Amino acid sequence: MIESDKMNIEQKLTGIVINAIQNLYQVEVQESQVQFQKTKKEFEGDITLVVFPFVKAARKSPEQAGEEIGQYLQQHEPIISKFNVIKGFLNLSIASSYWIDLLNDIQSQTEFGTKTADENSEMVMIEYSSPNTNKPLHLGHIRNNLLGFSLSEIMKANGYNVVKTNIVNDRGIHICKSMLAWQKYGKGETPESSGMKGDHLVGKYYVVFDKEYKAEIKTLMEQGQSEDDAKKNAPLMIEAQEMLRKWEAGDTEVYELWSTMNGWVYKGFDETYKKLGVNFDCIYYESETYLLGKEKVEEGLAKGVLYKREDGSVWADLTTEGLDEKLLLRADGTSVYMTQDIGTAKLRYDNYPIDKMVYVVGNEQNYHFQVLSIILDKLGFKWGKDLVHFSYGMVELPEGKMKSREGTVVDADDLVDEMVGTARETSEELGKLEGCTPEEAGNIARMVGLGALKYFILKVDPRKNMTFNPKESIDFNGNTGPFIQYTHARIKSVLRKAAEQGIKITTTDTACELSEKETGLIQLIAEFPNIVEAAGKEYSPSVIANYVYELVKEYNQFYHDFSILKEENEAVKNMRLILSANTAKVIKTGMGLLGIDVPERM
RNA sequence: GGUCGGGUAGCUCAGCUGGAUAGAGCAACAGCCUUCUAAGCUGUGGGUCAUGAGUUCGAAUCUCAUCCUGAUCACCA
Repeated sequence: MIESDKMNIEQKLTGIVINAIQNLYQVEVQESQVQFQKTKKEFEGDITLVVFPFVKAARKSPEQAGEEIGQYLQQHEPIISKFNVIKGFLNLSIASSYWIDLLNDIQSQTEFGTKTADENSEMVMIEYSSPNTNKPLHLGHIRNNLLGFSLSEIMKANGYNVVKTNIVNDRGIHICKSMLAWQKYGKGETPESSGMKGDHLVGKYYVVFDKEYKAEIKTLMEQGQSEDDAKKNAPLMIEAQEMLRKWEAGDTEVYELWSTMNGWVYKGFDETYKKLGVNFDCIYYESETYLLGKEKVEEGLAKGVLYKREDGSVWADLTTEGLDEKLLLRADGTSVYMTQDIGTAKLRYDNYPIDKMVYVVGNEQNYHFQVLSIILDKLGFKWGKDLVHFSYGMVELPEGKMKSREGTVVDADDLVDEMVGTARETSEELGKLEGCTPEEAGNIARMVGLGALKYFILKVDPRKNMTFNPKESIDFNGNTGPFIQYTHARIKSVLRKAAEQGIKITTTDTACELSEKETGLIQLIAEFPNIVEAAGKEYSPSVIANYVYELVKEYNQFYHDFSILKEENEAVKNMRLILSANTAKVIKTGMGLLGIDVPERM
């Protein structure tokens, strides 16, 4: 196969058009001036050239110029079979042979739509999830995890060497709160004794702490203290802070309790991650990195990039960048959040030859990452300046924001279970799982339930705040994961039946004339590798999701139209199968980039 | 108040490196076992693309201003 044959139709035509214009009007044409778009449904043709950019050079009306260019292309390029001009738009029809070759080519590719990484590929590290260990994961984490994982898959498909990482916030006052409450009120309860998942158990005591703490505050206020004083003076808070001090001093007893309870939490998290289908190549813990930043800060001081105030605190002056000054070390020498991130960055850089770093973190930290980028750059990290903060919006409920105090937090485990449960019920009601082994049935329910959840979240532009509507997400109609999965399963069923009848679906050189419907569908399929590239640049799973949905819609319509026609000549039948096979391939690839499984049957 | 997002159909969202009459789904209404599997398909109605100006052959898309809305502006993480 010649390289140029694999080229996308737009790229190919761009060169051809540049040539044509130069020959026709003797002017230089920039590639950027050549703009194509898919021909609108109501017009004849496959692809449309916008001729406005050339009318000046041609010194003709848009219609005339379009006509001339069209004539020229049709005469000189066998790939163009027909054309028509409407206003300044030149609609081109592409020869069927081109499409047929393209389908055969796609069919023969085992890794359609992906580039493989090699030793020369850039290495990108993607940080996502970043949980606290004092409570279980919730809906917001789900968005984070799904985005992070999907992003990794997309970048992998774009030929990057991807390292997925997770930074676990396993230390600090919040963990001590859980520990203290467990110690005081837990009566030795363990995940085993209570039958609770470890992260949920620890989360339970975090809530207990909050409740008891509030009671103490109330009492103190009744005794005449101000709210601020009461918050500071509540015995529970004092004890928790004392615990944190002990932890930092390495107190054996506290440290052991901390290890035990974190152990419970990790076991719980692992289960949730597994359920969601996400994973990591390396995990960092803040307890191991929170002290490391100091070294780099000292280095920055020596280099004169940072400065020390009279009280001994260390700052970065970012006023020349239009930002404020930022504290990096407190007067007592202890580190802050920013310092930790510097330390983690250093450790990572020591461990991996990173070219590019991506942080999947909510948009409430936009400022933090803006600052981090500048500071890392000043401190000499080569990827600091170009680090990507993959920022995403909050997930809200139809009733409003999630508030942990008001108990409106949607727990990740509960949600996944509910989705899978609903998928199972619906399947059973519809009799879809008859003839399946219980294992198969369970698998399908899991794929569909998770597919619904994942697709619902990923199809929305990450930057936007989104509303998660549990009811709507388990509605399997419309632009949803299950709808796409269903189409895939149906296609697979067609292909199975064809195979049973011994129909070969690899020969496409029948000289069948393709209708507009068909070429539209092939175009969608052919565009896919470029969509991957585009999404890689924009880091957006939503692009993939909406693209796949478009394809599925088109496919269903195409199939519907053909069924009405009932024209069952061999060429038509064959073309239908070829298109089905290719469509299934694209759906699987696309959904794979979103981390969504597609069942063979459902 | 400063900085950074967002404002597109009743609802949830696409479209944004400027291109043709603004696109889906949900909801509403009307039809369909016509396909491979009705988790489906077809059709109808539904819009001042927040507002106003500018840039040009052309603006939902770019620029500026205004309004609404979210985030952030900690020696919290």
